[in-house]
This record gives sequence, C-alpha cells and structure tokens, in this order.
Amino acid sequence: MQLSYPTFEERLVMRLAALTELSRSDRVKLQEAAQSSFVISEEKPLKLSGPSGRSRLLVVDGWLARSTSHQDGRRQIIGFYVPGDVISPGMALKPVITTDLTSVGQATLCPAPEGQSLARAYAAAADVEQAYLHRQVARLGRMNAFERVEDWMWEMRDRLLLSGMAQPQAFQLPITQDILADVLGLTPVHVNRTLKLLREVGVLTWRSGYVRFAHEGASSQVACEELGSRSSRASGGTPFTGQA
Amino acid sequence: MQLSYPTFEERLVMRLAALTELSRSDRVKLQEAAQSSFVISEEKPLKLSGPSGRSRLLVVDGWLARSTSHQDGRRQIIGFYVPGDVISPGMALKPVITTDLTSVGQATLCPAPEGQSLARAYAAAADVEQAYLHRQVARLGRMNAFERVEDWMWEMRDRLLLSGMAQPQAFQLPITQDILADVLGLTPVHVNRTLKLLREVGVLTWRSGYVRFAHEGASSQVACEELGSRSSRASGGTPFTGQA
DNA sequence: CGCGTTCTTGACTGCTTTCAAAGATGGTGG
DNA sequence: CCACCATCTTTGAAAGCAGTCAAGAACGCG
Repeated sequence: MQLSYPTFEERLVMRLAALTELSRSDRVKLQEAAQSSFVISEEKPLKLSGPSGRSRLLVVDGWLARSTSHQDGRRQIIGFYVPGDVISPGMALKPVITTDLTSVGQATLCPAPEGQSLARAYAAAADVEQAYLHRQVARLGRMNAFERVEDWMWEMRDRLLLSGMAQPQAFQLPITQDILADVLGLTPVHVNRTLKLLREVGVLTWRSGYVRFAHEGASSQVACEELGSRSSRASGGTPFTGQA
Repeated sequence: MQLSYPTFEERLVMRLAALTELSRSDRVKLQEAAQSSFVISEEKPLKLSGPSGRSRLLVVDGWLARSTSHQDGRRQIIGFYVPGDVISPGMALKPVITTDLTSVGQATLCPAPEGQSLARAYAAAADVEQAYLHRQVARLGRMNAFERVEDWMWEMRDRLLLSGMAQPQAFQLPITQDILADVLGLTPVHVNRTLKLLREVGVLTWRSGYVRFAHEGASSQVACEELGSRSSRASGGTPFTGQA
C-alpha cells in the first residue's frame, strides 16, 4: 500500500527538475507557488480557452482530463494531467477541435511561476506532452484492447513515478472503468473483460483504486508476446496470479 | 482540376500569415528562405532527433509523415506535414516513443528563418499541430471507418486550403490507400471498401490522386448523420455521470 | 440498511480483419 | 506501339475482436 505521497512542494520540484536543471531561486518559486494553490471541485469543467485561462497552471494534486465529445454521447479522453504536469492555455486561434478540461474527482492547481530555468522546464514539458500524444495515437490506432490497457498502465506508472506518486510496481488510479474506456477508445464492458484477462494472465491487478503489476518492467512489447503465446495456445488458463 | 499551385514563397507567407500578423521584414525572410530550399529524396527517413536536426524546418512542397512502428510490422502514421507546416525538432530528453519522419514521394524543405513575428507564428503553428493531434486521437478512439475517412479528408482540405494547395471542394492527395490505412488505424482493404462506400453514398471520390467532394462544407457531423440514416446507429458512446 | 454507482458476466450482433486472388494502372524497354 | 512488370486498387468469403443489450453482484455512502 501507498504509505505517503510527497508534499505538494516536493512533487512539483521533483517532476520539473527531471526535465531541466532548476535554479535554486526557481525551486523556491515553485515551493511558494504550491502554497497558493486552489482546489477544483469535482467534474467542473475549466474554461481555459477564454480570457480567464490565459495563464499557465501546475497540477499539484489529483487528475485532470482533457476530453472531447460528440453530441450523440460518444466521448474521447485525449489525455490526463497528473501532479507535476503543466497545463498551458494555448492560443487557440481557430478551434480545430474543442476540448474540455475537467477534474477527475478533486484536483488542486496553482499558477505556474515564471523563471529562467522554469521556462525551459515548461518547454520540455510541452515536448513530453506531445510525445505522449503521439503514443496515444499509436495506441488507439494499432493496438488491441489487451495491449492498450497494459501499455497505458505502464505509461501512467512511468509518469506518476516522476512526481513520486507511484511505486515501481504499483500506483493509485483514481478513475472508473468507464473513464478508462473513454481514454482507450473501448466500451466499459470490454475494458472490464480486458482487465479480467490481464489479471488471469498475470500481468496486473486493479482493485479498489490500486494498480499492482505482477512483474517488473514490462513494456508494451511484453503485451504482444503475451498475446501471441496466448492465442497460439488456443485458450489460456494461466496460473501465476499476482502477488498480494 | 488543379490549374496551378502558389509559388513556394506564396505558400509559406500565405500559411504563416494566417496564424499571426507577419511583419514586412519577416515576410521577406520567408521568401528568401524559400529560395534556399532543399529536396528530400523519396522515402528517406530524416533524423531529427540527432544533433543535425536541431533546427526548425518549413515544408515548401510535398508531404512528410511522422510515424512509429512495432517490430512486428504494424505501423501507425501520427500525422502529416504539408506545405507551410513547421517542423520543430523537440528536445526529446527521454524518448517516450520514437517516431520517424519520412517524406511521402518527394518533399522540399527549407530552414525556418528567425524573426519577431515569425516566432509568434511558429508558436501558433505548434498549438495548431497539437489541436490536430487531439483530433486524431478522437478520430481513432471514437469514430468508425466511414467517419474516420470523411473527417480526415475534410481536415486535409482545410489544412491544404491555408497554403493554397487545395480548392474548396477538391485537393490532390499524393498517398496510397495503404498509407491512409496507417493513418486511420485500419487495414488497406477496409479503407478501400470505405472509400467505395463514400463514393456510393455521394460524399466524395478519390481517383488518380485527386479527391473531390460531392457537396460543399460537410463536417464530420454530417458523417454521423449519413451513417445514422443509412443503417444501424453508430457505435454508441459511453454516457457520463450526470448527463443532461 | 437502502440506494445509486460501479463492476461483472452472458449471449448475441456486427464492424473490421484476414486470406486470397483478380483487375487496374503506370512506367520501361523491345 | 505493345508486351511486361511492379505497384496499387477491388472484390469475395470467412474468422475474430470489440460492441450491444441486459441483468445480477459488489461496493460505497448517508
């Protein structure tokens, strides 16, 4: 079980320092910023495109989701913002697509302080965010349900690890299966079945908001192999349940 | 039929001026840059992550594709760069995912000139690129084959229109169906069938590298309606808690 | 303890893939 | 000018992965 998380200050410094060398003064600014944080109530959409959302924000606690939806109810979550992530407003001259930003549960944010080295960190964060978008495209375009779920789980582990919000083989996942379905472009029912499969095959378990990997560092590559060996065996009752 | 395209200079100015007001001197810089363009031979991957690729580039002719691929052969094209687009290197500290940049057919590039107003244009271009990534995620995650193809076609029309590389109802599409399949996360066979359907339903035709829309301005919204009226309902979405 | 949300599971449907092969298309050389 | 070849486009039939519909079980909360 997760014993304790880093403090708000520690998360921000930890995460952003991983991107660039932060000057001492900028680290102090981050810690000060964390003091003046504010809470976003559950499921209340943020308007970042308007004049109010012209400033950059930092996530200090909770998860935020960027999503888009049709009027027929279909919804796609583009991605999440987790503690330490930078939310940039964007100039949004011509809305190629409109996205909403909502908090998952309750989230705490703070205005992003300015600074020499922080500017570099924000730029790097934008690059990383783009890379994760690329990966999300690849995931949705060319991976099956099994691979999508596993790949995504490892990705979140990696990201949360940077701000101390995860352990090497486990992390807290504060979303429902419905939401995960909207992230991975699947139906809730099929997400549920896929999770069951991941559990049976011995990849990971997700119970009461807590994800635990059965084995260390397995990238999406393993997912492919698992899948290949499973299907070649025609059907798989696989031993090896996850450890407690 | 396409009578003639704008000159290299015109494309760059046209496209970037649509993002921000360009100063007179910066427009001149763009025109000069277009003079010193170089050609990328067909299907030769560019290495933009290395030290050589530290500079920003502008596309003046042809299409480039950013893609990623598994070792089992599956390939996903993240997106295209078309004339007027800005290719930024990215700091790529930790490769969350590795992507290749290859030219589709033959492409012409030039180094991106620096300038006060150009800097704003590049920033805006980056924002727009991110918006198109969001849209690509939504397309792959929550649209069926029919909608994906139509939505993508309109998107490319819109983008090419900005640099004068398209007409309101037609544009030249220099790719194969195989490549389109890798963009939309489908198989070539199904792309072919979907194109046939789009043709029969009277949405668009694509013959000898030339796309022509049957009707004016139909967004992806129309795709949904078409689909709905034509046969069974589109794949239902996942309603969210507390919907209206 | 009751109720709403979330999680599971089963049975069936269907969109997309797979496998295979025939039909265009375009460029090249005789 | 036409045969020839590689590439690309079309089409059919069958299989599979994911979606749909429905209902029961488990969970959390006041």
